[in-house]
Amino acid sequence: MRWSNLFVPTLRDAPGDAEAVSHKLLVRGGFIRQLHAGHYSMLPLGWRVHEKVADIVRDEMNLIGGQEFLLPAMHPKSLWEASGRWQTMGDEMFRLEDRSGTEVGLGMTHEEVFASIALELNSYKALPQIWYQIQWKFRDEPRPKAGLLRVREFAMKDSYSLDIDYAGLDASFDKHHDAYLRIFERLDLDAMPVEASSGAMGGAGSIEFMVASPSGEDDVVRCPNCDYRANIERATSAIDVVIDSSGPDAPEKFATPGIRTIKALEEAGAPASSQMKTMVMVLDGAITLAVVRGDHQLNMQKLQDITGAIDIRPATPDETIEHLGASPGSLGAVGVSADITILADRSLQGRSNLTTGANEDDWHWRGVDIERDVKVSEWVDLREVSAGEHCPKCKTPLEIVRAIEAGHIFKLGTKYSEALGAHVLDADGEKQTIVMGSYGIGIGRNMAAIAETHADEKGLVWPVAVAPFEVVVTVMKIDDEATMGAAEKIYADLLAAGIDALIDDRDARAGVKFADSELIGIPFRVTVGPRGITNGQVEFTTRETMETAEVAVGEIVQTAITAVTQAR
RNA sequence: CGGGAAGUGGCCUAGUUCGGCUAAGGCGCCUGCUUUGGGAGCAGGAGAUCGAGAGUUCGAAUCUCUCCUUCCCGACCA
Repeated sequence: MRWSNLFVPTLRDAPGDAEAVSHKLLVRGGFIRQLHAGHYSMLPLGWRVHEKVADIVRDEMNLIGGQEFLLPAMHPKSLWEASGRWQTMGDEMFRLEDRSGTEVGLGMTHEEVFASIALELNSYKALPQIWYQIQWKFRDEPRPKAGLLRVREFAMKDSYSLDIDYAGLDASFDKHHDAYLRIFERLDLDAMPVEASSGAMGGAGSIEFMVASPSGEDDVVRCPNCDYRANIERATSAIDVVIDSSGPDAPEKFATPGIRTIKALEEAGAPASSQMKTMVMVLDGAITLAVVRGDHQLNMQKLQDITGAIDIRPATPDETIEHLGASPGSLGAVGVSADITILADRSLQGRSNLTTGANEDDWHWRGVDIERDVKVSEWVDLREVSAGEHCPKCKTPLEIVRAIEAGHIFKLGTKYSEALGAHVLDADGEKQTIVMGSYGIGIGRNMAAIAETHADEKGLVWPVAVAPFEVVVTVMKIDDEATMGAAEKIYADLLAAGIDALIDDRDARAGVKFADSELIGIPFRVTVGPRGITNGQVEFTTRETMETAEVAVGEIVQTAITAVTQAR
């Protein structure tokens, strides 16, 4: 490709509203342009990177026996009604009507469609299968952000495993796990597999692949000593046992005028770790109390996962007063109506002599023995891990890092195959519901994650495997015949050797060419100028280190080929 | 959806507080000359319904109202 013919609108300044490194650099480098919130145009450079990422994913999927499909992006309402997700997906699904008034939805993922195709499988002999596609997904995200990191329209590789039983699912899941690790290695992403919540997908278990980055949207709990890693939505920790001093035989009500916070109550003499914090939640319309220790934080996702609730929100002040009789700040779970479910965090199990709100403004209880005085419906893990708490495996203090979700794999089970009636006959002639897994990687998001983690003050530093071009031949003086002739020959030889080369034949100043090539992050640069050519020399610069070596014209092609092939 | 910020040539900004000449500057773009190994210099030039609509006023980028859009935090989210 000749730069003089290539559309690369580089910018000296990033748009004012860009914050994330990848967003700024992908826009400045002429890779992407925003059309509107959450929708980006891929410019030629961006599309090259995107497709190189996609090809790596495709390659690894094929290596585990995946078969590539391409399914429609627009789906009939009936299909999503069959799985129940027409209802449960809520506002996140784009929905529209065709001219005849038939309702359709834009696919957010393709479990239903693949399951419907799986109806044509009849025998266990056909299993297992791994089916995948790289297709555009549409999600009406409430808040698109950070350039390509969170968008409403994006290409995703989604694959689905079809097995006769759960042992088969485990094997397919492990294949994907390994394939994903290889993909991230080839993308030069340091992705941590972590235990994750399965959210709206349902299913028996899931693993997220997380890339640490300040632009990420998830928190990952990580042990610096052992291999423990978990999404904060799933993470647990070991905490010090609190020994309670003996309390009274029955709770005592005491006046706490004006005290509305844990902190204020602590100043009044009740340590936060000896308080019960009562959160009034509404789960699918039902009032539920979530009780955690005063110094702990409730994790809503844990609550949702445990209860399986679809709609979950804090109660409004009016609802709180209606059901508990007091305002937030004086709430407690002692003596509440028996029809209210009380979920308590396990860290409170066995605790006594606790302080909590009395459901009467300005009054609290002390001396509460939780097992004696509170009708706990279920002991569960509700609390959010904090940094510095101890690793559940090795007791080392934990750290929490922001991370980008680069991939997510699920053991789905039979939710979709059951709903759509996808089953096969086993060796005994018995009907078996197909056991499914689903596995996703967002292509554009991975591209952004790479940009996020491969940049310096000059711009992007793409890994060779996904760089828009592998080598740029920078011509210092295009009207110097010897220089241009030598550059053209090097360029042609590189192309002939299968190197993805670009020749910067623009009539521009050296500084502009250098700055542009560094901004767009081409891994290697061959600089050809009259100064060196008269001595038979060119320069070879490695973007990552910015080290430059003088190389004889006769050797430069081999030098570049070696560098590229080693890094691929 | 709650909170905050912002919309001025392709990009970055000034101007808005306290209304007043033809809306200013930098980058980029076009032409010419010079320059030619790190985003050049000089000269000339094109390019803006100041997010949209309504209103107040002799006069609106500036004040008022409504709407739209975008960004950030939270909620939400495979």
